[in-house]
Amino acid sequence: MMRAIDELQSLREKRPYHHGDLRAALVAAALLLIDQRGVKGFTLKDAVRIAGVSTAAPYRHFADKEALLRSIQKEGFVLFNAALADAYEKGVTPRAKVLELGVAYVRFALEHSAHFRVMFGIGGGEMTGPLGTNANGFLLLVAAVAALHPDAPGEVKNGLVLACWSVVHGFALLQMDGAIAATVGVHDPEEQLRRILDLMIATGSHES
Amino acid sequence: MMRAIDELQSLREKRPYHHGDLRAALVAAALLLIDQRGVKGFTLKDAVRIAGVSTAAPYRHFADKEALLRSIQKEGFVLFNAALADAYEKGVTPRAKVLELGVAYVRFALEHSAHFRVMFGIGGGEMTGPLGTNANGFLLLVAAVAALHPDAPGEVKNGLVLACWSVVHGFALLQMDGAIAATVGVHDPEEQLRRILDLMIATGSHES
DNA sequence: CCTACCGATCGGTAGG
DNA sequence: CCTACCGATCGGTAGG
Repeated sequence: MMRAIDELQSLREKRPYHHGDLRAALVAAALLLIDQRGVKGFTLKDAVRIAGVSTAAPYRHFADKEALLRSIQKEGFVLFNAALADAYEKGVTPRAKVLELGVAYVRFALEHSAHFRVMFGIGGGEMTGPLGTNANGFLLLVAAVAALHPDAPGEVKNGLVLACWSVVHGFALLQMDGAIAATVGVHDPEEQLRRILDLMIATGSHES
Repeated sequence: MMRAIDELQSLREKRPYHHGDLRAALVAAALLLIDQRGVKGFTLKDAVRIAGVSTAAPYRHFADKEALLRSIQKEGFVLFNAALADAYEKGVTPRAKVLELGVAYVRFALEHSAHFRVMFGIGGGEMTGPLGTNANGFLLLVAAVAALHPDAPGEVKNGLVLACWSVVHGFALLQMDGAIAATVGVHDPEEQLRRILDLMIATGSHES
């Protein structure tokens, strides 16, 4: 009797997980599963199976399944905003800034597709205030476009922001779904994207 | 004993469904549910609940759940291709054709979002050969772009097709998710889209 | 097209 | 962090 209790006590005082960090392991497992089966296809039971723990284990680190997803969403926005901030600084001219932002957007979507899916509620998600306070990256695009066309009216600038956002978003999703490869033969996606964005920026305001 | 059997017989010979067509009712219910909860969130049990029939009823019309979804996908492509064909004819000049195709694309996605989700596997779907033989509408865009720039090299034309496709796809999805309304204030989405597409077409080939 | 079920799976909890 | 479960739900089937 004493021995069993002592064993539990000592286990509790050791590392919280035999791999070092169950929380991180569960997040990693979730990202893997979401990548394979989408947000709605992701299951807590599958995650614990991968992590090699019991079904009750996740509740030590997350209130419930949604809490895990919210954690991933939050983490995603941190990574996303950081990537866009880097891109913004990388571009010297306003034009280059817009270009780099677009490339970074697509690259993030493809490299962190699970995060991206959770962030944008794609995969049957919910979009829990996705672009409310987390839209720092979005503001960078607004700034870059404003610097590109300082004299253009707000409407035109808004239009160009929306245009850029739409292309990169659509481009990323079509590529994630494999739709592009299945129809148009693309050799170098990033080069292709750069050309498209360049084409958009080139004209600037053309109407009034 | 006899009476019960006779009743079953007569029921079998009457209409297959008290509303007239269970198959259509199930499809309608499915579309409603997919609109609300996404493709993966859609449940056969919910559909029969809405249609007011038993859980076994759907299997008179569909082999299984996936068959229902495939049916919706197929129906969606028929509607989609018809809408794009109309748009293509509506536009007089090549430029107008591209414009109308884009507008029709987005309008379809917003008005038939459930069909659209199933077609493109959005919502955690699978993308069961979505653009293989069903891509008639896509070919119209290729034709319109080719007519716009008859002398441009294939690469450039490919790029413009991809650019147009990306914008309309991204624009539609951002709007479906409510992302646009949440950030950029858009008064008239369709007018906005027309401007964006016009901007893309305007430049044509700018490189080499 | 219905009743009555199955087998499987899921999120979550009790108690240790 | 585990064992042992619950309650609920799902896709699907037998038999009529």
